[in-house]
Amino acid sequence: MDYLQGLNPEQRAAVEQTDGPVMIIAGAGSGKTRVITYRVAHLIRKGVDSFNILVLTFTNKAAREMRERITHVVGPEAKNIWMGTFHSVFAKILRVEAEKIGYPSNFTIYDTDDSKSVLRAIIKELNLDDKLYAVNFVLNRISASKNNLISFREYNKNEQIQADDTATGRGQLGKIYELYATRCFRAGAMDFDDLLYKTNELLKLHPDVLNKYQHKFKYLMVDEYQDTNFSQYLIVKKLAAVNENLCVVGDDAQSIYAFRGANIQNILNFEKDYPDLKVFKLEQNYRSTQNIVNVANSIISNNKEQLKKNVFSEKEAGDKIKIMRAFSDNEEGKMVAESIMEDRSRLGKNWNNFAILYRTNAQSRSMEEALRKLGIPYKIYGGLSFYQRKEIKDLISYFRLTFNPNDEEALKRVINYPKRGIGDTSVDRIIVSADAHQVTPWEVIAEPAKYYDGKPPSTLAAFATMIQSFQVLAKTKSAYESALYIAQHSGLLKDLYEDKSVEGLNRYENIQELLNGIKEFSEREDIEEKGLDIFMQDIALLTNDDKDKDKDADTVSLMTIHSSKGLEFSQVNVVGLEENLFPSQMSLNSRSDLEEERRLFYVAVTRAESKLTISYATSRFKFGTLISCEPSRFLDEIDAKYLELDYSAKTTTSNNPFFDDERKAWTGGGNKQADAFSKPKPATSAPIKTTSILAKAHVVSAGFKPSDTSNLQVGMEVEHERFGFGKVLSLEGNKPDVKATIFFKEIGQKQLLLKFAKLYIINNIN
DNA sequence: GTTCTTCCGGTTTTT
DNA sequence: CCGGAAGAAC
Repeated sequence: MDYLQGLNPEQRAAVEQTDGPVMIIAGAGSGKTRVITYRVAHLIRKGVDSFNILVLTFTNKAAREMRERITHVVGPEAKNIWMGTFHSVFAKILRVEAEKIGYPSNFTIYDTDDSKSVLRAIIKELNLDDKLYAVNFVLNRISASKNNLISFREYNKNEQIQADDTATGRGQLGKIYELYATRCFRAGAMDFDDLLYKTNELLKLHPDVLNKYQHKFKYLMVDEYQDTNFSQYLIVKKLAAVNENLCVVGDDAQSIYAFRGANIQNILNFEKDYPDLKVFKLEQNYRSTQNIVNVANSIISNNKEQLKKNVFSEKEAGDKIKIMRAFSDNEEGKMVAESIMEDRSRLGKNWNNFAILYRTNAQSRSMEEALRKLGIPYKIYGGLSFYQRKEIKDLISYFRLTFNPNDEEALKRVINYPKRGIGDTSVDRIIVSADAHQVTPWEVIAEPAKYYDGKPPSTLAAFATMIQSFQVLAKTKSAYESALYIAQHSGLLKDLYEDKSVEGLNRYENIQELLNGIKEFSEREDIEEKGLDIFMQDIALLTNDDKDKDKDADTVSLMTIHSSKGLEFSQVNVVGLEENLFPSQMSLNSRSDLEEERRLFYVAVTRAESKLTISYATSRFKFGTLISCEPSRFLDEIDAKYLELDYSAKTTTSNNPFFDDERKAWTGGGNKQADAFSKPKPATSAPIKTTSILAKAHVVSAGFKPSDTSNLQVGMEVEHERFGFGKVLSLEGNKPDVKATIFFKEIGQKQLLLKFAKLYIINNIN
């Protein structure tokens, strides 16, 4: 039990409390992973059968790393532990039990793109306004319902929900939900939320199944418990109900997935569910300097909702936190890249000691460019996953169709790619026929004589024969042989090969890479079954870094803050600390959303071990237009005694032809950057009433009424009900159809037809 | 049915 | 700025 020696008393107590309900509140950098690792090792050393342990993690990567570390302590025994993400573990169980709830065991997992595509089709069929029923909104709504275990039947029965939907003019949401659910079911497909929802259904409807897994998983551990949703909470609760050997680990201050349905109450209320619960708090941060920990604490103290804890560091005070201001996003990239360059040679560090963290993936571009210019090696994590690329999804769709021909999304994707003369009209007729006969589109294609209304085109039979030949082949051949055959005989490989453009070449290479991956899988010796169906089983659950080989490469890491959770770096740059970016514009409506953003900032800051640099730009490109930016409110919240301001960048000469001057006009005369992050203060006696910069939508000035715009001229300043204040850049077109190009302060350039636009003319420059 | 053009709208964050 | 969708032309 030598491994217990390296733990502090609290950590050790948590490790040794193996039985009964346990909650470990683990502050950032407090050795959480160590504790989980050793706790599992300790269970095994105490004689618990490794087959009886289930560990649920948040990412595949976390599971993999933990298994490695446990292997170091207990040896090959570690192989037998059930360890993985909620989604992958329960997908595995669902494949075994699928028939019990009416699914085939080779059900498809729809990714978000598939889900959206299904919804788009439904919204179109129902002839609904796709603005009111925006796909993202609808999907979120359905997702939230599933995560709270509300079926479409309950959704439609619930008076409160129906009243809410009707009130916002979205009375058809329930209908969409119903069609979506039935259509996925018909296609033998589950979306991400279904993997949890259907697990709940399975455990509820089949007590024998529940009983089986309750006795299998005698010990349960859940990492990142603060990020679980109701659906996940209930699965855990049910599985643990017999033995109650449940240990959850988390940090309420690092809950950053509420947008995905995570319920921070799960951790805050844990005590109510298990009154004899043992709680351990890990408060000593072993990762960061005191300055960094203090800054993190001062940030999080602005949140109301939190468990009490006192995170502290006994390391040296360390450098102060540097704040850098740039006048543009490109300048910000340059400053960050140069400071990394300098620190590296000054401190003799490797590139992989550095990380750049941002709020949105789009911010990576300016960072990349700057790093490239200086020849700094870097690697971007996240972003568009390999498996989301068009060509990869195309080929995988053929695979999906081979094992589950009812997979409608896969069918629609490849039925006419490469071109084989089955166009939209044919596909529409197939779907109409399928609906009319209550069969799936595939059944129509496979037996057109029976179901197709009218004379089926000969191309259909050829397609059906092709897919059937894939099915026959895949039954006997290895994953690689099948995959290669399908890639060739579907015509996909040839189609890509013939495209000699740069992107075409790239796509071809990506296909080769996928095939290589499958080849490696086929040659693995540690698994019995090597069919393509097995390879396919959890491919929808893989993300980019799950297939990364050269993770040890010496490069600077670029990633979103979300994907940085759980990682640590010696030197960290957090970039883009601007209002409407961080905190995100979407978060400004409610206190709880804003608090989540603040926790996100807390996560970002606590990634740093010894040096933390925070930066913001005063202007930035968004959708190709330059917009002006305010420093983030979060900067104001940090106690200034921990900060060091670096405003060495050239002053704020933006590239915008007129914005800087205008800002002064709008704010009633430029206040001279007096304090650290001076925001243009709303003018008190300025000629124009300014809107709150922090408000999401433009707040109209009192007594707003549109002016007669027939004499509108270039250069005039105007106010628009939704777009706010702007300046007329140009006018074109003739009398009733005059179109004005206006630069709006908050949203950038916009073209408006004067006969529709309601504009108030603020000043007439003539 | 295919291909070319234009227009629109979108950015949180991820399993 | 970029990609997808819708519409027009072939």
